[in-house]
Amino acid sequence: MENLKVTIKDIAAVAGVSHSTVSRALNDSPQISPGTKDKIKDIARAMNFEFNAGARSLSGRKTGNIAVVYQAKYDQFGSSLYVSQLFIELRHFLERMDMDVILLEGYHPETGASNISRLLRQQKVDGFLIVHNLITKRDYDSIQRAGLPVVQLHMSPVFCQKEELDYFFTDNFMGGRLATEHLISRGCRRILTIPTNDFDSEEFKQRTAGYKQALKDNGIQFEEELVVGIDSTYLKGYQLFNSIPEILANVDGIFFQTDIQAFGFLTAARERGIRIPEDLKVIGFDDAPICESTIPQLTTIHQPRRKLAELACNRIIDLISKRNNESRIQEVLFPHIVIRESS
Amino acid sequence: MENLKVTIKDIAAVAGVSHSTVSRALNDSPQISPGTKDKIKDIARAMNFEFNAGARSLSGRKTGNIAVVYQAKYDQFGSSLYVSQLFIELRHFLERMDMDVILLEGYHPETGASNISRLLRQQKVDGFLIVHNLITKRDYDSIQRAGLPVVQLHMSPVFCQKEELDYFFTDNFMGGRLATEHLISRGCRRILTIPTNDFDSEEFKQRTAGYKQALKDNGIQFEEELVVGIDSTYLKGYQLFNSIPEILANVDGIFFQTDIQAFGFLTAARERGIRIPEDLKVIGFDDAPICESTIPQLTTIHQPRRKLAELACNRIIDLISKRNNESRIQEVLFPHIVIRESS
DNA sequence: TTGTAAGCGTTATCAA
DNA sequence: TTGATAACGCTTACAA
Repeated sequence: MENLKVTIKDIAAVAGVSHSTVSRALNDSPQISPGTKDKIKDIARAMNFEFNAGARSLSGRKTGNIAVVYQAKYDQFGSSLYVSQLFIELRHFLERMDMDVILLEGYHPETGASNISRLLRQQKVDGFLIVHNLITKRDYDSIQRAGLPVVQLHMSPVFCQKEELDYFFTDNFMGGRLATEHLISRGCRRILTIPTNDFDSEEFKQRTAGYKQALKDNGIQFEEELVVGIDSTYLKGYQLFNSIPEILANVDGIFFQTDIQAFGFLTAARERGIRIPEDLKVIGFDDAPICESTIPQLTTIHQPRRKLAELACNRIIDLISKRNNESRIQEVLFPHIVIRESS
Repeated sequence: MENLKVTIKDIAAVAGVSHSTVSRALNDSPQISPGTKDKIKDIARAMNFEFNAGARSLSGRKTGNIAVVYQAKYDQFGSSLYVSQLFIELRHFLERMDMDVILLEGYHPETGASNISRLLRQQKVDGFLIVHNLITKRDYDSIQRAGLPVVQLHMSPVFCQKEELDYFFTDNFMGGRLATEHLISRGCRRILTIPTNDFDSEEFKQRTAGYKQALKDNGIQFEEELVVGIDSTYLKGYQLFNSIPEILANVDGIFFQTDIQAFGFLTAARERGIRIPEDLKVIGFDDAPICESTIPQLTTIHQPRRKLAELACNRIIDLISKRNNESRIQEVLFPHIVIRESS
């Protein structure tokens, strides 16, 4: 059984070279001859060698850790659906790049202390992947002063010009527009949209803006009363018939801005004998796994979470390696519609 | 604006002492006089000092990281409900103890390479919190040989005698028994139980065993056909009327072994005009947040996830500090029933 | 192409 | 009670 705690010195001893040669070989330095390099790599593999993370980070190299900073409020059921899917994808790609994920909240829930600042001082991570819209300007500045890369994901920062960051978002405006266009193309003329109350973040405003644009493009008058925010939960969706019966009575399409709301609503509709999509057409947003479980299956806007995660991970790895870091890379990905049965 | 990268030497310079005095003071060594200790701590606070994690781990052996090892299959919607709640609690407690969480799968999904073995070699963590039942004996051994603590949480290990580990589980047998007793006390005599097909782990067998015990205690004959495994999803619960109509017709109570199955079932029942709890009583398991969203609200068995997380975190911190580590601590917590409307 | 040696920030050992 | 100093495992000038 091979030893734990193999060091480059152990390898050096076996290979009959100095430990710096081993270091260079394993780091693929061009200075080392192919012959010795291969020999050393073979020995390292055979001895099941891994670099000591602490030593590596001390001597000015890399920690092999990425901080994924999130907001605790996304831990709720319902809202968590999309974000937790995104995290799965992030880990998937980072693992392939031999990076570990330190997953944490931006700020201590009680003291408010910044975890970003702490990690920076502790020098525990090589970069920050931020899925949080309320990071302070001060923290963004600290990261930059420390020379570490940041990639903003999923949501726009509130306290920082997004132009200053590398970011990857879904085009929520297009998503809202797409959803609404789809309903219109299915013959809807009075379309209700349901943003969320519990998250006041930019993305829902964008979706609503896209909704308005689609109406306008199709010569449909926008009506303020057809925008009704509810919490992003199954139950609120289910109770919609109770909370706004008059509005629902005069509507032929609903664009729910999260799938879970639509899920609750579809159930209530079925119980009331309202036929979906015949009597009323419904579309959601996110393409969470539950969409296929609803009855009828929910038409929705797919957020390109895998692609987003892939881009963000590739980008942060590039930035860590100082590749193409002269300018920011900012992408806003088009979502696409997934047509199922509810429309 | 205070500097990032403050070292103990910087503090030493300001305080007019040696860096080793600073190290001792900040580590609360009893050798340092209260006066200098306070002075040094004040300076450290003022300079916003944090220990360099790499250096610390190189020198002593504290990384300030705990690995939380999980199984990707728990990332699915439905099954994730309970486990992701548990992770939230774990982070909650570990954060309070100034520990960061490295969250990762036990094994590389493609290569099968062990992340545990890698972390051990890299010396990246101070301990392992394992929420995974298929960790190899070899990996448990490696952890032990490395002298690091392991705490097993939520599920029994398959490849390791659980007696060898510190663990904290829910008493699934009692849970199954409690659930069944409750239905019996409500007058049910023909009780169906629904374990899961998609997770073959021990916990469901235990719940079923508890179910049997309760029947026996109450003089009710166990019938094989009243144990019907389905996947742990909303849809499978919903479709139960289609898949086993004859069985359902002759049953007066159902014990679903996950809440999400019950959720789907309740919806289907409502649509069929079956009154819950009048015609049929239903109980779930887990006490996931959705339980309050179901109609009627779901009676369920509450798994003490917060308590479990707290015990596990306290225990691993103790073990890291070499406190009370002569013997294993193993607790199996009683779940309790949460009676809502479905029974 | 490879080796020697300094240095990263901390803890721990030994002296004082 | 405190200070020098070595050591942890690695990277990286600088030398050879």
